[in-house]
Amino acid sequence: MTVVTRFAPSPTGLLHVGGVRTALYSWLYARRMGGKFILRIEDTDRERSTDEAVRVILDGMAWLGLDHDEGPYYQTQRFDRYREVIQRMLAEGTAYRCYCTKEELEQMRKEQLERKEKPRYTGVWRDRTDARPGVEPVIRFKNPLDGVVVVEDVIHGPVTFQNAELDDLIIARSDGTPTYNFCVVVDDMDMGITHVIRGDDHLNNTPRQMNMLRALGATPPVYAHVPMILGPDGAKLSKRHGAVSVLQYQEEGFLPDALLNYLVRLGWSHGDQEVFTRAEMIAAFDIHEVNKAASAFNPEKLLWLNQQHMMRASPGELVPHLRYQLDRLGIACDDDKLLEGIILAQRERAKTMKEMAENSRFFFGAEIAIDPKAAAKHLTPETRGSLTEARDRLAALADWAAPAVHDAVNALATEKGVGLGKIVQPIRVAISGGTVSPPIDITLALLGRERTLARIDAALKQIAR
RNA sequence: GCUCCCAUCGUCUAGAGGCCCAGGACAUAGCCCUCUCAAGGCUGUAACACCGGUUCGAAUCCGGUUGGGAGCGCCA
Repeated sequence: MTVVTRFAPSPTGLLHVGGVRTALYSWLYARRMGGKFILRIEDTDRERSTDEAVRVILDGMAWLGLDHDEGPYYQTQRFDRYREVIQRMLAEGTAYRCYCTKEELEQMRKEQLERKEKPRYTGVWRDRTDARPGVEPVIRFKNPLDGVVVVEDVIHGPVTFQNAELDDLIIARSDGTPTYNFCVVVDDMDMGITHVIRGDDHLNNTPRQMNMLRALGATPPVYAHVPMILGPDGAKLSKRHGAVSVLQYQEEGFLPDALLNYLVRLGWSHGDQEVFTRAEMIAAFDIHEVNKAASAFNPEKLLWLNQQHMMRASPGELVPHLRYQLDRLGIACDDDKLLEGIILAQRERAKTMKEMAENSRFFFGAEIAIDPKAAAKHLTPETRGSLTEARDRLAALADWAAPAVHDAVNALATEKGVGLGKIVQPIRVAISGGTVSPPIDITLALLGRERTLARIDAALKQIAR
């Protein structure tokens, strides 16, 4: 039997890292097993579903490279099918009409709560066949009254529920539209889902879904309920930290592989390995090894991993990412070779591609703004002499490349009997505007002769004033 | 309230009865390297929630306590 998994988000909120991780686990398992991965949008709640949320799901999955083999399916396009199944269940007696009003149900709940009971539908219409004029009925599933249903969960092991704890849930509203738990059941059945991998907030829904599946003559799939992701403070994930749209991670300069790598390690491990390529993840991941406990989202480790991926990727792979970030800063550059050089020079001093772009602004444009504090320290009458000398030696270089620059500044420092820093820092401030940059030889090589000399001249002029 | 789930360093985790006075990673502190900042290397601080059992022996098995979480909608 080939494995079929699915990711079934509802577009009522923006796709965040919690959703992405369950998507990742489903995707990884399908890829690992050579199976199929289906994307399904659970948009039956038309009130709260938004086009924006659907867009984030589609764009986010595409950005992450979590490609689906089927879909996206939309539940709102399958209403005819749901109606058909409901008619069948009514005919077979596994579902029935309930004419209770919302007010009556509300009252029932209130009284049960007062008696410190678990609020649930008592089943008053379960065996009635009459109707109540003036009330549009809902359709309820006829859940077994006794016995148990055991969820053989891949992550949690067997979890037993008493049928007596379960009430008859509504599968169609009084306006005829089907509800979530029912649609999931029909879809999972119709789409041949073999493994349902989802958040463990759904564990409590599972026995009902299994009962419905069995009532329809289907065999329940294998379930894997993965733990939730908490915020850095250990509390529920909120907008404050990780519960932002996945696309925001793109804007912040994270690499898709790094985010995926971070997420796969949250709740799962493979020996002492921390850094995984996509291929390594697919080869090593096993849903059976996922932990049971919730885990807190740690932005610092994500940052570290992102840099690890930046340092391990080939520069060419990162060019589009750097270009995207430069674009956002209003800098256009079509020189791939230059961008690759910048990536090589900058990647061990930036945690994100956004940070890399920001740190690299001085490579572009004619003029730069010099940080007053840096100038006060390094562009002074005292450094003026050596800076002038350095300028002249650089100007005289026949070959404008890192080794030549390196030799020139080293020679000057040796001759003057000073540390290299004394020569290099003024140059660095002059050409970058600040005290921090990649090694000076590499930086100047990338910057080019014209810009370097022009900026040093400008700095010298500033000292003169 | 009821039902279900969960519990190792601050965080992510290793650990499936002796290999553990608990290992790795992030973070953090110190040192080294060094033209700045990083990256890198080395060293350190730091955890089995608690109480009972079972056993020659428990982080590992069992029970309870405590603490977290989820569900209990004509939401998904």
